Amino acid sequence: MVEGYADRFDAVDPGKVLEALQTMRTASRLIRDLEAYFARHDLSQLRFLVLIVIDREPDRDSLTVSDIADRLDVSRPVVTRTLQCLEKGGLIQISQSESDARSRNVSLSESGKDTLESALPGYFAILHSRPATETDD
Amino acid sequence: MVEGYADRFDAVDPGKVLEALQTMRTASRLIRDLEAYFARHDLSQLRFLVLIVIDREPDRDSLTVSDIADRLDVSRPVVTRTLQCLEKGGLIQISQSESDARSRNVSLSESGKDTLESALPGYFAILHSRPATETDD
DNA sequence: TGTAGATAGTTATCATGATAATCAAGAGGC
DNA sequence: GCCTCTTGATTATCATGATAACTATCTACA
Repeated sequence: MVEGYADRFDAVDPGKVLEALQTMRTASRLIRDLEAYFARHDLSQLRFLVLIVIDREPDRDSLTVSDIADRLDVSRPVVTRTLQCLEKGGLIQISQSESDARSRNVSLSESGKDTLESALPGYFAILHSRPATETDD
Repeated sequence: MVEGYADRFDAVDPGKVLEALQTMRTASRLIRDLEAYFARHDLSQLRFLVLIVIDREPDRDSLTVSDIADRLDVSRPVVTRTLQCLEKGGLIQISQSESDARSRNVSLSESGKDTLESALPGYFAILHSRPATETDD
């Protein structure tokens, strides 16, 4: 289908266009698979990634809301909402910063660490099984 | 960061995991660029793709709601909502099928064809400029 | 010291994907 | 012909991303 259009635009290389479309399709399937996997663990991709970045932070066992937003490249409101969900589920603990009354420290609870550990192997398995060059279903 | 975890799981090849993560990141940036581009044309990616699949359909100049949903692999309710938006904007025309009273035929208006033509070159340019192997910002 | 501006976080709202439930109409078996 | 099952489409609702606007607090500097 691409070629029908591409013929009309000199600068278009159908191969590159198809490659880009393929990338989007592969990624979309990866994301769908991951969301389905996380749903079975009472998680979502973002909730899982929040647990990861806190767990992986060197030298500290907590991060602020802004830290998390920066590391995951999502907006702060989304982080706020996600943290509310994780806190309700008992996976994280939130405490006031002592040095800055505006700031909050987010750390993993034992339950959060357990949940992360149990979800990790499957997460890697899914990433592992879907190379970028896959030619789709 | 991946390696710190990958060390603990025998079956994990960090290279493949990073490749998958890279695919998702590249795709996510492509999608962001495309949405920004379409927003400047008073479109969204899905609205644009709806125009494309109608335009590219061989032998017919209209598609049903289900046809569009199948070709674009999105749910029917999303197509319904998107068509309502496109119809309000005058880019498509919707008529009742003569053979099946449940079914509706969606075709492009002149304005829809013009909009599609004007958005196509930039669309290909963006796909063209983002190979799947890009190493990100 | 007190006021302006920057920063941390939240709330409100919107866009866009999904699924479940519903409605209307076609299709088949009896 | 009529009841049931399927199918096309829509509505209602939810999840998850975004931005804009707001509150509270901190920082700088006159």
